[in-house]
Amino acid sequence: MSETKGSFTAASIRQEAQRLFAARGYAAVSMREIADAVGIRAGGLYNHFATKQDILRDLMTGHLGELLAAWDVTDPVNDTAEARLTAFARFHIRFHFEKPDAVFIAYMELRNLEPENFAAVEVLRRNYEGRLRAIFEAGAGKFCLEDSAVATRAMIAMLTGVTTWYKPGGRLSIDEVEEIYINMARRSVGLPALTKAPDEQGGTRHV
Amino acid sequence: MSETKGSFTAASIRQEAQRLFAARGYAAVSMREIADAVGIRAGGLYNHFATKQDILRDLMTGHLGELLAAWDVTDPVNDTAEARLTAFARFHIRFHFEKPDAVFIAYMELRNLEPENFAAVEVLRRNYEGRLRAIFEAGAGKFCLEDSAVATRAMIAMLTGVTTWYKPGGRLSIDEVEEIYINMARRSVGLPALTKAPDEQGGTRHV
DNA sequence: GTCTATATGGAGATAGAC
DNA sequence: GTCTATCTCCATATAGAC
Repeated sequence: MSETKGSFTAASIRQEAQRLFAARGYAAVSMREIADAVGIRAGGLYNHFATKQDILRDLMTGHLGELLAAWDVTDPVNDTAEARLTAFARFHIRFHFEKPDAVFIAYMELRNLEPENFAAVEVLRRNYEGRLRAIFEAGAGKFCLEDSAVATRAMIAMLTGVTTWYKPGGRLSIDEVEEIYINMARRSVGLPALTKAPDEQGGTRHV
Repeated sequence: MSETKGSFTAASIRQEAQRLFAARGYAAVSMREIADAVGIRAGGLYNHFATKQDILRDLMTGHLGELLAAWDVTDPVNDTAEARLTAFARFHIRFHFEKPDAVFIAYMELRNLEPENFAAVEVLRRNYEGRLRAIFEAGAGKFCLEDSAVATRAMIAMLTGVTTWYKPGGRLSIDEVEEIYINMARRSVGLPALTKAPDEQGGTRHV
């Protein structure tokens, strides 16, 4: 059966495949490795996913669907465009901190998707981009930018990049890194950095 | 012989491997495919590279070495930090437009490097990051940023991202995209967008 | 330096017992 | 739903003729 969605084993396959794909890449991970991690034999995987490709597609569409849904319930739609932009940047960074494996796969494994699956994933990815672009367009005149489509891609690339280097336990806390990225994102479209409450330390400074 | 550096065949292997690795990924490309693209049999590859891994290492260290060397002859070291930052952003974008395959491999195939090769590549990558960080630190007080190491990574991620979507022949020319990215990079660290000569069109505007 | 031929291993996927 | 066993194919890499 392809994708028996409810079962515990299917969830375990998703989890272990996600971990392995993120660590070493889809093409480099074998079905036997996934099965070993789950604790079954390779043949057993095929009770849940018809092909290895189906696992990848399931992970990517599932992740991007969750990302979109999570933003749509976070977006302060009745607030100012400036506030919505800040909320978007904060949401994007936090989501990426919380689900680094899913995020990594979503942008590293696009080329391993078969054409039909790639098209489906692209729709979701473009929808997410569209959410940010809509904020830029809703705030026309409030931002300083040359092109909303390019600014969208540039900003998402910048924010997503945090996953490639940040590891907990380093010099900076997650909250500190988040603040820095939000301020860079805001400044990149002409907004001032966020100001902090007077009793806090470590606000924006000139170096 | 591992890596007969001067031969025409070795150069052709590098070129075809780079194209194939960029398009479909190191793990998904076979030595037979590379050989076919070069016009020899698979066994003949081993006269030039001892292993498939050696081809990848050669491509990545070669690219990063070129990137560093090219920047070091471009850097206007005696100019202001602001001018050097703008020069860096422009250089980075142009280099990435000109060598998209090499760039793509350099940041997508890190996890397919064996530990020793990964370490060597990381040294080069960190050196390049260090060039930008040094500009931020040389211009202390002129930029508005919270942390030079984080700003370096965020800015490079933003600039590099252009390779993931830009295709010639679209709505915007390379020069237009370059200008937009440079302005976003400048604003992200507190600098004003570049002003254009009065007779030119399409300068920074508010949308 | 390239060829043909091959060694050796592992890949994705399937069949059928339980 | 998982198992064992296996099919078929292709991977990296090597040996030795030319």
